[in-house]
Amino acid sequence: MARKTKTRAAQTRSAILDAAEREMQARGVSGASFERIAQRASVTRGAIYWHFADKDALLTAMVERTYLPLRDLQYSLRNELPHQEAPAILRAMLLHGLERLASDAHHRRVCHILTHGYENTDPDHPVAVLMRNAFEESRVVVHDLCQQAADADQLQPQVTVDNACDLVMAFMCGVYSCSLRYNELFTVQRDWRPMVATLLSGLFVAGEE
Amino acid sequence: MARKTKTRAAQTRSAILDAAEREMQARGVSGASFERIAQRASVTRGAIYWHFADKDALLTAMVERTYLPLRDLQYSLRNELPHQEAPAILRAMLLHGLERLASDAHHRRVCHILTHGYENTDPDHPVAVLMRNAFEESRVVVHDLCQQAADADQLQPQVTVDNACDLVMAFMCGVYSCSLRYNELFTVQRDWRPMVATLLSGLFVAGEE
DNA sequence: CATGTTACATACATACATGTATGTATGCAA
DNA sequence: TTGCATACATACATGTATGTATGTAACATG
Repeated sequence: MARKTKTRAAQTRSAILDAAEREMQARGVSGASFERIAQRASVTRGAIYWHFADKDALLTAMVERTYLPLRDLQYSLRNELPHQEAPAILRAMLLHGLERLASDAHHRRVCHILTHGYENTDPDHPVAVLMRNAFEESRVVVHDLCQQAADADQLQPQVTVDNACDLVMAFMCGVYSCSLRYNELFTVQRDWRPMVATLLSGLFVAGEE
Repeated sequence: MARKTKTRAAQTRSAILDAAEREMQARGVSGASFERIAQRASVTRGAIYWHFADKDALLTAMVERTYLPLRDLQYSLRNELPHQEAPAILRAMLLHGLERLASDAHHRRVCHILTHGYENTDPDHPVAVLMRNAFEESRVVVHDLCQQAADADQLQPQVTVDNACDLVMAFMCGVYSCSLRYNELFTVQRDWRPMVATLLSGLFVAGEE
């Protein structure tokens, strides 16, 4: 074979990313060899090295492919619901995140790899930096919303902004962790509204639902 | 060198486990080689292969060394507080788990390895089975307590036993995940009582604290 | 005190995964 | 149509982890 057109090359790149997703989900990041990824994508290792410098670059591209859309949505959601009160916005954000995890197979696969198939050892690793930034940014958004609720006297008594924020973060991280690992015991394909309502009822005074 | 006494051999075994803990925390399970573990323990790879068949056996021994005490405590806690009401027992259990994670460095290291330094790919892997059993057993305990609360009419309206149980499980898993990964952003060394109280106030009607 | 077993150390054989160097056929531009 | 850059495939060189086989010195036992 030889050179294909640019669109064809993009297809190859995409096929490699798809194959890497499945292979890394099956064997973990360190266990997924370029050889098997190449076989899955029906190319050779040469093709992978042409598109990606090494495994780190491949992983980074994988994460960015599914992750960037999420960031957009975080902000657009705040812009689309500007007149809602903070608790309602927070509720919509949580439900949207859970809904995406339940319905977007690509996103679920990448999240599964990052949470249970990736040995996060070096905090300066590009992928670790991506994940940390995502966590920090989400935390800032949640914290802002909790602060807005506090300013509007919508927090339950005894509840601080920091505690409300951390409780929400822990809940979301926990749902990701549990459902991605034990989806039969802790399925993500469910109606999350009751549980989110219960969680938020411990935090905010205004009525939900 | 040569053969030491039995107690001396036990010391060697323990030193290997300690070294493996630190090496795996630093480089991940798959990145930790027997060579570096041996160097850290001031022995050779031969010593490791004498005590453990392979890396799986080493990891399993590491997990069992810190994990078995936890199981004991789950049950002893229920026996020591038999006259308390279910929400109070649940509260004590959560706080005890969080306190242990904050104060027991060995336990924290092993949990860190399992949650962020271990590629959990094969569900039949002995370590994966250990983790799954721990999750299921914890879930059963939490579920029972929620059921007891429901039988005593202590659940908030609209809250089901299953949702209460899963919310608690997600919270705990989330705290483990967040604090083990980002302890500066989400520290585990804090007074957890307010946050646990907030969480449980969304679930149960009786007064806490 | 002679011997078998224990608790390791040493040496080697094997298997992969990685990275790179090189080959090559095709699309495209001049 | 030539020529160059692209998009791969192929081949090789290297490093590194694993497992096993063997050596060996001390301990325990009779």
